Amino acid sequence: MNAGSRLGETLRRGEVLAPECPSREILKHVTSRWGVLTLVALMERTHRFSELRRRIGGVSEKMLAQTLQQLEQDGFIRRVSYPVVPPHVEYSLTPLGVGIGRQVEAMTDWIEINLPEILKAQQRQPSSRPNADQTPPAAT
Amino acid sequence: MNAGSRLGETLRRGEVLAPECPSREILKHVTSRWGVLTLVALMERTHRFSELRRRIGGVSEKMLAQTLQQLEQDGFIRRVSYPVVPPHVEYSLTPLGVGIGRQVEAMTDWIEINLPEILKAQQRQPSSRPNADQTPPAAT
DNA sequence: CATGAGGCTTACCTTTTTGTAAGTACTTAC
DNA sequence: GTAAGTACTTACAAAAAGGTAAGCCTCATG
Repeated sequence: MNAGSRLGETLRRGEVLAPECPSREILKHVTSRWGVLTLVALMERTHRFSELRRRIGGVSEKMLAQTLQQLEQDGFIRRVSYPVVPPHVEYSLTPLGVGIGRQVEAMTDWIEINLPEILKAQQRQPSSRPNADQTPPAAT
Repeated sequence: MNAGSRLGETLRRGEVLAPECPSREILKHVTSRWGVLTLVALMERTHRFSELRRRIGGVSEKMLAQTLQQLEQDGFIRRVSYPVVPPHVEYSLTPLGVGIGRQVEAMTDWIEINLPEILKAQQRQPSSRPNADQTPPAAT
């Protein structure tokens, strides 16, 4: 019953390309530096705050907290806090979160798999191009 | 022969989560504010510079040029310049570019399709949470 | 002859993002 | 008694991203 990730014929494509599309905001959260990695980490399993902090290399407490709050606000993440003496808070993906989680993970997986080829392609590029034309003249 | 987007058993997952993983850099280009939209636009068809500028709502010349250069450098975009009198430059995706293009498009499509549900979820969230515990006490 | 199109680059400035360090509160371990 | 773990928040500062406006080159148009 929930919408899958395939295009239905009902989707008018490319609304994201319009400057006022609300998708832009969501996209910003999801594709933010730590948003991507947080979703990937939570695809593995539920984590508590400090576990996530250790799992996601390089993230600061501040940014992790902020990222989690955004994704929770968007309904992607569920936060469960146990009021015990050393605080205990668990973060996990909601069904909606598993949805983009899959997309984001597919993307990062693709990049990891194709890294060698990308690196090769990078080396083929001259890296600077003040004015390099690839092809001979043609009519206007 | 080229690696698809599915996980092979050879992938050690989660290297992106390591701070020094080179994938991080690629990810940054791909998921940048204008990188995503540029890839989506180029999935439709080849565009020239000013067409892209008009297609991608809100992008400035400076940022579009910069984004295109990064993606070209990564081997995702092919730039063909015809040295005719009013300059004519065409941008299109390389086979590698079609690869992440697919992933990125799947992601934006998912967001567009599920936007209504996301918006509903957002409204359910209290939006501020100084200290909201979801569950009763439990033992340490 | 001034203007505009097309594809950029550069300088300069504003906004946003990210990081660092420290603080809070409470309890167990040393 | 003091340090450490847990989950954050806040203030301040540095870095990065983004925007604006102008310039460059050359031909066709009015």
